[in-house]
Amino acid sequence: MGRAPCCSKVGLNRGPWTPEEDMLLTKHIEQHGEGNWRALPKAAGLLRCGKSCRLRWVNYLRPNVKRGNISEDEEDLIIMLHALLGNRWSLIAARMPGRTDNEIKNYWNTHLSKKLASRGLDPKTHKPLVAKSSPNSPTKKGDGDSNSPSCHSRGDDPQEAWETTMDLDTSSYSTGSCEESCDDRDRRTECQPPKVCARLHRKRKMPVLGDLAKEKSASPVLSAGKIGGGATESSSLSVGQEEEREQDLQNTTKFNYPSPSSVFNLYSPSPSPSNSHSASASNCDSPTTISKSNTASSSQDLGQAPPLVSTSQHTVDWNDHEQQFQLRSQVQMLEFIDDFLLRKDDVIVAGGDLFKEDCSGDQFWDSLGKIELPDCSSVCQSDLWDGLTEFASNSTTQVVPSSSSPLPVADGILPMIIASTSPSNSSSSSSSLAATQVNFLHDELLFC
DNA sequence: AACAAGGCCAACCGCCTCTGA
DNA sequence: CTCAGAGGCGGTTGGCCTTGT
Repeated sequence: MGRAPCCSKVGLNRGPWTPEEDMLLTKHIEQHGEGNWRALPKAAGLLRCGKSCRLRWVNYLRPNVKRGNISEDEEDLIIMLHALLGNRWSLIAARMPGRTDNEIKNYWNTHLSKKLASRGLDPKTHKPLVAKSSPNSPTKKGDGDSNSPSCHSRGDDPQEAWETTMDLDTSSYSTGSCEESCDDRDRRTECQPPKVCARLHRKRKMPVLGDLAKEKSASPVLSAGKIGGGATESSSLSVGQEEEREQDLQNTTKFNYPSPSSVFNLYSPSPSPSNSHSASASNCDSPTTISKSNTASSSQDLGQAPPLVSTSQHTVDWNDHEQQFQLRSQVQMLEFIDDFLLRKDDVIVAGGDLFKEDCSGDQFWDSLGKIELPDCSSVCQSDLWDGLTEFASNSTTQVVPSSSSPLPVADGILPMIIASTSPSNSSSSSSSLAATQVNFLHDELLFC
């Protein structure tokens, strides 16, 4: 706390960037790449703070940055992702190729929050504005407004966030009841907060997958606390909490997402001429080995999640609660795998026992030989499959569907084997098979 | 035409986590 | 284990632009 600014402000330019500065920065990064922002200004001959350079590059100068003209589909996606993720603009931006967190944040604050308000929804909570007087609404001591569940300060206890979201009344999101689907035990469990394998957090404290999943599953309205906020695990709820949770689970399934097309089409990158593999891969009945395309992944260069695609063949009746629920699961699954791919280092840590090479990041993924995904017959799995396929198309990875998992497939568990075989062209000297099993047990994501 | 008010958005600020020494 | 640096994030600011009077 109270740390000095990243650089002395004395003698540094501030305010809008000039074309000359832009040119210097772009030229320097083109020659030397990103990174070492503190040293960059001096090296590039800029009288700017390193952070300022980074921001200018990330938000404006970086290639492939789309500016303006946010479509209605993108608006829908932002709204949905905001409902899922809260004010985590960077996470939202990571799922919208070409868009920056700053732009999305600005767009939200200037357009979408008003749009939601005009629909009678609280932009922070996505709750109906008139529902405040509901007996179930959070009327904790003092002003409830400033303690809106979705805007608690960063670093709050996730458990508290979870408990807070319990109170949300999302019933008016529903166009109808879905109690039948909620009565289904398996489905209901999907809404429950996940347990997280502690092993994942051996190195990083960030309970990334778990908390994100917990928050996602807790409610369509997410707390806006930072991911790496605090304690990782506590699945022991009091009786009252259990009841509240049960209520929330039911409410959760009533949430209406934007139309599938608007959501999932946007997961895919803009139509690329040579992306035909995704369509074929979506057909799980005809397992196909996806060839390595080995195209440079610009999205990874940008630090974004590999864009996920979905099957355009899926026709989902938006008024069908059953399908809505599946879609919700899809979103969660996609989020899971998305985050899984994003947290490459975590995977290495989690699989440290298995992957013995002292390599990290891209090296690890370069060494991935193939991904096996058994039984991708359901909608959720096939979208998961598509995500993996898309990922594979941007890396030197083969994706091979397999109906014969070497691991037991229990009811409700979708095991995914991420097997690492060192390809011949890898710098890794290891040729041993390293495998990490990722079990999707409802909302539980376990690295075993 | 002039001014005020509000909107928009690039840039800044402060805090956080991660990482390596 | 501690500490400091680096990078990253979300909230906020302030100047420019547009619209209304």
